[in-house]
Amino acid sequence: MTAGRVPVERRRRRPTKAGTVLTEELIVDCALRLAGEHGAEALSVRRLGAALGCDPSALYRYFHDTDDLLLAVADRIIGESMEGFVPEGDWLDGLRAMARRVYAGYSRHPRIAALAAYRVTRRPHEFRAVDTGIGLMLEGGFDEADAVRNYAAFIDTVLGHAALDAAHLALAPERRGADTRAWADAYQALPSATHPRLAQVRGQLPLMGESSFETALGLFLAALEVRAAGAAG
Amino acid sequence: MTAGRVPVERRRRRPTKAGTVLTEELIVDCALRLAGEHGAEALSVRRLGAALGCDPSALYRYFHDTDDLLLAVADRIIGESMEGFVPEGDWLDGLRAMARRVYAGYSRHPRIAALAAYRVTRRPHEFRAVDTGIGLMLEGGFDEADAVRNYAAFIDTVLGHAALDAAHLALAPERRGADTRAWADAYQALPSATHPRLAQVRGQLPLMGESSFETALGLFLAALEVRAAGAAG
DNA sequence: GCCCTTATGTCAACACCATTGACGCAATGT
DNA sequence: ACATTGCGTCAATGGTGTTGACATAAGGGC
Repeated sequence: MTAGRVPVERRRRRPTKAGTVLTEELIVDCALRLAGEHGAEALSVRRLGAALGCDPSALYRYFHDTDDLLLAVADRIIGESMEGFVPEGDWLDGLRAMARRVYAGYSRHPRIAALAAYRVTRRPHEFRAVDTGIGLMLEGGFDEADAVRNYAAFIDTVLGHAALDAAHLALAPERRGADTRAWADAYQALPSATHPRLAQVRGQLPLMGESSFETALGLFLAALEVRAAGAAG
Repeated sequence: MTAGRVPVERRRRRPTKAGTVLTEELIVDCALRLAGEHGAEALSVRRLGAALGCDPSALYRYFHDTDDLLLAVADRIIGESMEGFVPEGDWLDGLRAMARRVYAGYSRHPRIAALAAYRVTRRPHEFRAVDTGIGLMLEGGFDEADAVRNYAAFIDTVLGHAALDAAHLALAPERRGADTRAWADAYQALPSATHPRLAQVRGQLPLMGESSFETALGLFLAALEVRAAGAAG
């Protein structure tokens, strides 16, 4: 009935045919579990309905459409990642810890992350995380505009790497293997006549198959430290 | 017939019902055009077949499956991006120019980029680009392992931002608007009691809606310059 | 110039998918 | 006890990728 998500307090709770009582929370739980166990392709309205023991169309009483559901799941992941986070040490340590938490959180749910990492959830857990992150930038001594700009660059870098690595993890095993092996196979085979630099570093190419998140994070934060010193001094 | 992509030189060329003669190249062209004109959701085997004037299943004679086709399209984008690229200035200028080219290339095809930016195409244009990029790192004075590691971090950062921004551009207009407005609406409305840092920088929040690519790129390259000086000295 | 082989375009079918409108049960407030 | 209505269910629509069997025409050998 295209009514979409019911905003106000829900009153009538009728158990489904299978006996469970649906909740926005329960649905998000189930979606997360389902996507984790069997691929992201298992995350369809139909399978979700089957797993919950209800008719697929029942979900439309709780979420406007699948995108809406996806955002709810993404916000849950942000919440999990940042739960109990209290920055320790200086602002750089705080940012580093936050980056690792967010990255790890999305890595724990690669199938979802690949779809949702780049979205703005506009939901409570995200609000809290952005508040925390911008707070750390302000601690670093940046003015308000730079704090926001730097936070945007920071979180986009983290999310970009998270999405990249998650997408790789989320590939079907056969495909993931092919992508990883590419660096040891296809790239090894290129002749030095046409690809001299590749041939030169041939022995190191398997490094391309590993995550570059920590390298990129280290570089980013080092640059931020320099810039903060400049802003203060 | 599940034969998949025909590897060797194709001999018999039979025109389709509509008279066109299919080619791997022609199909990639058409896919790129189709995804550009009407959303990425328009990029389906059936629509592609319709646009080419052939039966949808004919495409399976040229590509093993849609993922295979996607990689071919992605490689074409890389080729377009790097076409005629000759690094000018020092290695940092070269990396900056390369980053901007790749970012722009994917931005020109956001619907594809959102799907393909994180894949390894294992195809000629990608080989060439990686060879070029690692060459620039070697010019910077890094040893072979660091050159590969830094190139991985570099290209992943660029691709991550490209995918992030592309995914945003690729959203349905109504959804994109909602995501962008979030920073000016939902985030503005949060009370300073619960979200003090957000309230403090309230005026600057719309900056979050803009791309952070240039900021992140600047920071990344600045850090790389410092590290290169350390490696040399 | 014919025939044989085979590459490749076409057809039909399968098993999925998201979404919607009508329907009706049952839980709730009176 | 009743009326209201939230919400779970059903059925249907129009999309998707992929496959196997089939038919046809192109090209090579003679």
